[in-house]
Amino acid sequence: MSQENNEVTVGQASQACGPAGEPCAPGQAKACTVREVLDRVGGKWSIGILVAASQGPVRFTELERRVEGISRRMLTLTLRNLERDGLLHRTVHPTVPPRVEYTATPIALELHGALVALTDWAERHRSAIADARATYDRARGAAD
Amino acid sequence: MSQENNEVTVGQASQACGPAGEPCAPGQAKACTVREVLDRVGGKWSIGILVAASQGPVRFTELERRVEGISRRMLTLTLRNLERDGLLHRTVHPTVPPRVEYTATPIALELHGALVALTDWAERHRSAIADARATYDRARGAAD
DNA sequence: CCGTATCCGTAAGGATACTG
DNA sequence: CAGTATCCTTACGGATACGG
Repeated sequence: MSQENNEVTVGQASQACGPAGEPCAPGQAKACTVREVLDRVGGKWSIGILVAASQGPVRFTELERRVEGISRRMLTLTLRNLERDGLLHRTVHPTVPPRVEYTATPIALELHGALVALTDWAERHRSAIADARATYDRARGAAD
Repeated sequence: MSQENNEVTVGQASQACGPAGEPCAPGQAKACTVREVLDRVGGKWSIGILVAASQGPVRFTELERRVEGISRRMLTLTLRNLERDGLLHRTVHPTVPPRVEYTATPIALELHGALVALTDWAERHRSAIADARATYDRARGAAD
């Protein structure tokens, strides 16, 4: 396969922000920047992989087991994107049974740190959100 | 339209986590929780709307202008989901020209706080990531 | 063991037209 | 002004089979 057409590069939905500039409407700059991150690691599996790799080098098959639910295809795809963005480092050991290890880069480790803020938020308001949802759904569902 | 079939509720791709529990593999609990958040506000427009609404009550048309690029359809859809999750409050003023205002709830304001950690991360590593991308693409693009 | 290629379903999102 | 409804395109992601 050539590189002329890469079907699904997993996370490249960004189009409002330039590659390294901020052509966003004033007041939207922050939202725009956050979107950049989400377009990168907002995929279904990126975070799971990042978390696993943040605890030390992991092998392909190990990730397949640890992330659990991920398909080979998505694992490879997400891995490539993470590597491409410099969040993971890929080391190939040319042994008889191939051995590939993925390691989180310092950048990825910092991201992991930033994610705990999100986790914390989710933990705190998890029930409140579920409650709001239930209330909303009941109101709209029963009223008709 | 009844509510029997809601075509696209914008963000409900989560399936690995229970509604309020954590049936995740050990070591993945954190990733799972973060996914919950992203499944909620990971949409293309959620953050932009949230940021705009976090600075005070906004009207529908004003959002349409401020978010810029969003379609009427997606604005409505995202608004509904945000309201459903208790992140926005919708106030209808029964005036002659209808006037609807959206206000960020305290929960949303807290999220906004958590997002700055992400923004900060993105700002710091923006160029490094772009660089990594370019390097990766050149290596794979030229070698073939 | 570590991937790739192909096929296919679903769902997010855009364009456009119409309405209370 | 503040939405809805309908159509359509694309991107995400799953299943499966094959290859170094």
